[in-house]
Amino acid sequence: MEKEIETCTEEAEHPEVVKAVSEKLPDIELLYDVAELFKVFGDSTRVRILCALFESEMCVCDIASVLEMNQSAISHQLRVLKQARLVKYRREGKTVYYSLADDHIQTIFYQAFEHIME
Amino acid sequence: MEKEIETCTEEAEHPEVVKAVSEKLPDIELLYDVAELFKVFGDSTRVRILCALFESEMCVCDIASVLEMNQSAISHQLRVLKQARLVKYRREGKTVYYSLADDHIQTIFYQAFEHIME
DNA sequence: AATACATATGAACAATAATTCATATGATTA
DNA sequence: TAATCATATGAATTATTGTTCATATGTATT
Repeated sequence: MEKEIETCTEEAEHPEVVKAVSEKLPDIELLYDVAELFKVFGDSTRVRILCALFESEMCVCDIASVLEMNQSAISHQLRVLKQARLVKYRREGKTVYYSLADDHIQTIFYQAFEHIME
Repeated sequence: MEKEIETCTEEAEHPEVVKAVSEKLPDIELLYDVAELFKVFGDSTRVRILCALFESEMCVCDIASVLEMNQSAISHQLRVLKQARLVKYRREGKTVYYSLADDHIQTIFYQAFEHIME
């Protein structure tokens, strides 16, 4: 135990590979945003909400009813989905109706379904 | 304040919508798995590892070098990716080379890129 | 204006997870 | 077999996040 252990950490084993990959790797900002988007998809409550909205627009109350969860929990998650611009909403009197913001979402989900099923 | 506040929670506003959506909603197990998959994608370190592997197979040490993170952190995350069957590996002497387990991953990522860019 | 109802939100709590540190494992070479 | 190196892993720490509870907001109705 006379010396600290040096790991390979900062030393690449194949510098040419490291260089090539580093150059091709997308901007770290973009990759961060990608992770953020997937993070939003990475909760089963939100996944269930989005899948419910694949079928039709719904008010908060009905979503809660479908998922058998309380209104507050749904409202909080809708807020997250709203901030990620995955859902949009319209107000009609006391009721607020939510729907999907765009079609990419379904495409991404179907790819995920396929990945899981195979 | 004589009575507890009753929210709409268990009472649907549009029972027919709730019924129709409930019936069409995919199995909760599947949706849970979808969320689990996205959860794995929902971390920027893992996203960066996967994107690096889009370019070529790499050893742990080189991945750490590209991401400028220490070997232990990368190793832990590769474990997560391995468990999710998103990467595979082969051993060659002391070195372990990781690569993508299948092509769905790139497709899902490109959809996500598109969603973000628009 | 007061009440009722759908939805939103702040605070608190519990659970999960990412990174670091120290060390173990497994393979190579002297 | 002892030393070295790449990788793996357990424990500890810190940060993040989902849900609940209580309450606020906004709209409609009486």
